Amino acid sequence: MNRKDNEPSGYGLVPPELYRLPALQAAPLLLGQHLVRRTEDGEIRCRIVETESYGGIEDKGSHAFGGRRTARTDVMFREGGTIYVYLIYGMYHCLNVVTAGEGDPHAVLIRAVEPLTDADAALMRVYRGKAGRNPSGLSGGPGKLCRALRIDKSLNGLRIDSGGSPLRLEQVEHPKALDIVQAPGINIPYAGEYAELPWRFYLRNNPYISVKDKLETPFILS
DNA sequence: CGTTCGATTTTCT
DNA sequence: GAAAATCGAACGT
Repeated sequence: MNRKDNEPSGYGLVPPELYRLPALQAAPLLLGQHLVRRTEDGEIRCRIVETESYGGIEDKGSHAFGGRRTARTDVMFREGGTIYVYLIYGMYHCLNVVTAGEGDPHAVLIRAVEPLTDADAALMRVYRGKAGRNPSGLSGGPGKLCRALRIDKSLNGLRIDSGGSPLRLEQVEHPKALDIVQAPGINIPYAGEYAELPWRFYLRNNPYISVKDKLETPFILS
């Protein structure tokens, strides 16, 4: 809840061009944007503070590596702006935003978010239960944030760039004003040489980041 | 503080 | 049948 650091530049949907970019370019641009989740209990607004890029058929860490198109990965091949949700380790969901063009599978994994207001945090704690006491326990991790926002496969394939969607993105902050760190990805050792590439991005010193890099390399948006 | 390990089920080989 | 873009409890130091 560091609103003073970055005054809103005006509410509105994210510029559609962003969803057409390769995931590696889109991932840092999604930082600071607002993820808005609507359920029967109300609307939760939170700020994206960590993302990770999975881009193209040459990325060994990607589910769509080598062009693998299956029932699960099919949504990755759709047009940018599509929501990709999958189940991992039998019990957690992960949320991705598909980017790039149709037939070119790119996705940005949303790894951490922070609630905007105390009211947002309160409802997230209800969804999250006991473990969501401290910031990183509430929504600092892809599985955690999906629980805190009640995100499951029912959202898979929906669009994140429409105002009427139960899950949407809004452009609020100017990404250039953010202090962004670039770091290697997490838990993808099978990706070989790709595992060490800095395809993860997060906001420096943000309390919702659970895994920090030793060398917090600054990433400057051009 | 740190590391290790079990949970649980979809997906693909 | 094995692995998986994870988490949290249970240990050990």
